[in-house]
Amino acid sequence: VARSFFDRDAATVARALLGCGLVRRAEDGALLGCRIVETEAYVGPRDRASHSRMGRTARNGVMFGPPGHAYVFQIYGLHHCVNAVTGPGTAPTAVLVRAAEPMRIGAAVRHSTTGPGNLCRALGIDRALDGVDLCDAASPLWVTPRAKRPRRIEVGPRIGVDYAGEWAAAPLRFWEAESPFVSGGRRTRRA
DNA sequence: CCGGCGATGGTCT
DNA sequence: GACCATCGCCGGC
Repeated sequence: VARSFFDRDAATVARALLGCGLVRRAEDGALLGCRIVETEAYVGPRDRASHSRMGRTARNGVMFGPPGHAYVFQIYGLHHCVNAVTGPGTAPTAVLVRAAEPMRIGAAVRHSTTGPGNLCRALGIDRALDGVDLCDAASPLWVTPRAKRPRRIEVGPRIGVDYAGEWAAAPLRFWEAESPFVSGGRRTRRA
């Protein structure tokens, strides 16, 4: 998608990303693709849940750069999370991609794509991809336009940010209502 | 079905 | 030295 897609506030982009494709080209050229079904917006330094709340550091540097790039970090020593840097301009905002449904683009996706850590494992995303341009189909990771529009979008509080006080309750998590790939806490079993 | 907890290491104070 | 935008196992009910 165009850079202007990402050059909007994080909550707007978080909604707009639902239904978009996330495509990974591995080093051997193989393609893996999925369709985004769950996101979270991190809306700037005043947002006590955002990594930009303590200003620019070595880790979060790309959040302070132009929109449309990937911000990838490692968490709990084991897992990675991918974000799309958003706007307006170089405002340190981003959207965490929390879940996706596999799409048959190239090779079959082999692992779970539910939850940010699982999604990164399934697509082979790690800190080596921090800063890559999501607007360029020549990148190792990029975003493609919606093929299928989400039928219904639901909104709720973000996950795993209980330390953030009132910001923990802010309605900044977005997901496709009917998707079985959404992470959102424990799921009641369904057919 | 549900809550608790350990793994595991980079990052920041 | 504490914290952490997670995950999946385990045990209790």
